[in-house]
Amino acid sequence: MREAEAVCPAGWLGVSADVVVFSVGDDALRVRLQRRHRTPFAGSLALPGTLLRDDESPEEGAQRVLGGDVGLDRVYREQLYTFGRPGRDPRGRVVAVAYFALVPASVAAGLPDGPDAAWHAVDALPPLAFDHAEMVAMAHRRLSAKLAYSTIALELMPERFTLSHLQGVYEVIGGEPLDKRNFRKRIGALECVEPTGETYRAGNHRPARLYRRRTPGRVEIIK
Amino acid sequence: MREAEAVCPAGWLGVSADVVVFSVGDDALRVRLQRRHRTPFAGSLALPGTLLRDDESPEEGAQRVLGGDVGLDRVYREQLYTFGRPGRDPRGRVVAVAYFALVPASVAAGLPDGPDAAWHAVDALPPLAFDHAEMVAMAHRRLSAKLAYSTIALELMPERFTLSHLQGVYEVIGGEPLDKRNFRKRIGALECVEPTGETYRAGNHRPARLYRRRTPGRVEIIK
DNA sequence: TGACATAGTGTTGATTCGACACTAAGTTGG
DNA sequence: CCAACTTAGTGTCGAATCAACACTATGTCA
Repeated sequence: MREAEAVCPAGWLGVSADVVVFSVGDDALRVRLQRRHRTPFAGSLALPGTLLRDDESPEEGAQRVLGGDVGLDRVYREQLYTFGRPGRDPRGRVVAVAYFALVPASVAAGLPDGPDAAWHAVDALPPLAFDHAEMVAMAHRRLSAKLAYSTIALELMPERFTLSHLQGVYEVIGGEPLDKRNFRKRIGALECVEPTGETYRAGNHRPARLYRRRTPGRVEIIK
Repeated sequence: MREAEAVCPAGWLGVSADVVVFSVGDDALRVRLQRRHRTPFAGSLALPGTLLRDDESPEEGAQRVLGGDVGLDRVYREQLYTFGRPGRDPRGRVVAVAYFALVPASVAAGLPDGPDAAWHAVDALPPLAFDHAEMVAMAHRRLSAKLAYSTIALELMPERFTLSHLQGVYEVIGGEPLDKRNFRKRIGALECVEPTGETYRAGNHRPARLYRRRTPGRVEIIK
């Protein structure tokens, strides 16, 4: 346990909360990564994460990580999986409770790319520290699966959005194009969005109607 | 951390693996519970579980718990959720990685009810220690949901079984009766079972054909 | 040999799903 | 001002799936 103590000072458990923070932008599903400065994996990219404090639940730890990364208060978050293979952290024993979070594009824009933290397209990730690549892959699968049976995609949308924009989010996550008419039929049947009456103008073409969520903050399981 | 050290001796992490072990028998979904002898919750029933050893993954811990409860080697097992609310263990800080496992009725019969461990119908559980009732409830929901989109129910079946038996398992977990013809159509379409050619005689009525899994040990995601 | 109990088997109507193409409305540039 | 451009928005039809439903088959047992 000599090495483990380097990450396990008094008052801390060897349990971390790591968060796969997703957003959609530039026609890609993107994940927030931080540059590590300390060993191990110094210089590598890693998920935002923290060791749990004494008297802090994994949920709270995840929320603290999100809060630390500029006001990511109030974003969708759910537990993903717990990774506890001995040796996953070269320093010693750390069990990681992984979460994933969804950030609307409007909020993501407030988190600019910098030397220490930036958005990276999930389809073209560099090697990540620890087993974080596995976490990202699992989060991506889970998110993709949930598109089919929940309204979770709305958590990635700004307050007002067009149906084309929403369809783009589905396509980027699922990785395949969708039929426009079938998509709109499906969303309409869910009764999860409603038109605001406003329109959105962009480019030399017909403006699109803007929609908003009917029950903000509520992810419904459907069918 | 004074109190926590009671459960966190050197060489151990304050992380446990707790397993919701399900089987189906007597027309009920049943869970394996152990009688606690030590404080806290002395005298209460609890899920089988253990603190992780140093250099042991949560998966290995869960498997060790299963192995300790008579030869529950080779049963289906998956990670359920991680419970880490501070205070969930009155002794101190323990983060519990919960699993659920499925035991075929034939194997479950080899684990008799005794003073220290017994099967209990999930529909009529006594109060459980810690947050174990929550774990059982979540495992039940997850199992029930998975019936619809996977072949997981086969993990609860003995090597050979009748379709009526299989239907009973679906009904007991889902909590509602199913139509016999639709059920058999659905199972047939999955191509996950095949007749053995044998029959099963029980009672004064027509014998039933016995089936076996086509790909033992493989849980398929369907549709 | 007749009563009994569970095994086993198809059809039909309703619903859902997937494929598919054109018109609408605003912008822009000549 | 009008023609070209670009994305928005809309409906039908055939296929597949799903849910409801009842009778015959085959063994045991008295």
